Amino acid sequence: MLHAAGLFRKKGYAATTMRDIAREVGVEAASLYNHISSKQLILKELLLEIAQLFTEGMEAIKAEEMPSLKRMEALISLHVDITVSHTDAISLLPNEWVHLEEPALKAYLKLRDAYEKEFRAVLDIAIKEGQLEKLDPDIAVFSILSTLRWLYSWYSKYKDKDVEVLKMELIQALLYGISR
Amino acid sequence: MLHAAGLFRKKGYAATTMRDIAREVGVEAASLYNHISSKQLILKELLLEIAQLFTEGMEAIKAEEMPSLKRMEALISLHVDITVSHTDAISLLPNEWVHLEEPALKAYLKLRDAYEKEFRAVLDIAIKEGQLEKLDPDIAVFSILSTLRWLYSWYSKYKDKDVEVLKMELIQALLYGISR
DNA sequence: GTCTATAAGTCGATAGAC
DNA sequence: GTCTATCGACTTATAGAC
Repeated sequence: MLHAAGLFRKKGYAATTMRDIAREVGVEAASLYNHISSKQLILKELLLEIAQLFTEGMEAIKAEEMPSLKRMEALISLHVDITVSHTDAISLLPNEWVHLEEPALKAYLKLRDAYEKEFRAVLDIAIKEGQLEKLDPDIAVFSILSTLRWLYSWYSKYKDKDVEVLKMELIQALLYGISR
Repeated sequence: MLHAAGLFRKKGYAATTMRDIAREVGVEAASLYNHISSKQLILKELLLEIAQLFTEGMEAIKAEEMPSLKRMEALISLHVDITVSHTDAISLLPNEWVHLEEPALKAYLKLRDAYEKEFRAVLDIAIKEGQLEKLDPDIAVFSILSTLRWLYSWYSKYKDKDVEVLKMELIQALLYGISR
């Protein structure tokens, strides 16, 4: 599973063969089918696990009482935590979900869209409360999510960076950089 | 070529077949080979054309005399212009370049790395001149480039947005949002 | 659990008629 | 230029021996 995530990241799902994965694991391709029933199922489990982590993280943050700006901080921390603990798998989110087949595709998109909607809601409240500069919320949410989505790529180059320092710097750059 | 770019964007290079492209164009797969010698060549031409546009844009901006902060603005405008005029092709830059074969791969990476280095140099000067908040330049360049890289995805949803307004908003969010 | 062998299908690309 | 037909390689996945 972890071997597959690394290969999917490097070459993409479509260009990664079961033989590639088998070579990485150190067995023949046929042997993989004793552990996983199909290549498609590997992709589904990787993507839905990450989507679940984000969904659960969002729910925990919503459940706790705190100012909306602190909530934004917690969301950034959530992205950093998942990126650090699941670097290869999270790299699949921006593009490889297109290779999901139904019904997994619908399930994934439902989780993703719900998450983005709730992320956007938190940001909207922070702007409305006057805690963030009055810039176009579309641009703000797009800019913040873009950076968080590409974090895995950046993190891979600076693996020795302290995670808590990274969180602080991102919070600074993405939030207080644009706070009044 | 434009048909191929759209399909590569939607399904990725590896999962797009010559038969897919032919269907889009309205001919049989074999007929494509009268116009292009291989699928790989389509990818190479799409990616290297975009890389060339960035390289030429950077050179034009470097040639002109202006403050480093104005230079950063010009770079953001360059990304917006190329994104608007080549939306499908630019979507291939973040991931699909991995499917380039040598020697095109080396040529592409050379252009990409040189561009990023020069982008970083402009930002470093702006920070050194005290025109930008003293945040980690690694984080700053990563955050700005992440947003600009994902612009194509965002732009596809807001195609009616005025390009000059979009440039202004991005400059505000990415630069003056973090200026002192 | 592992393996070899192979089925059944798809791929990029070519041959050759028109 | 277009097409039909097809080659040879490669794909996911299975059958069946150990």
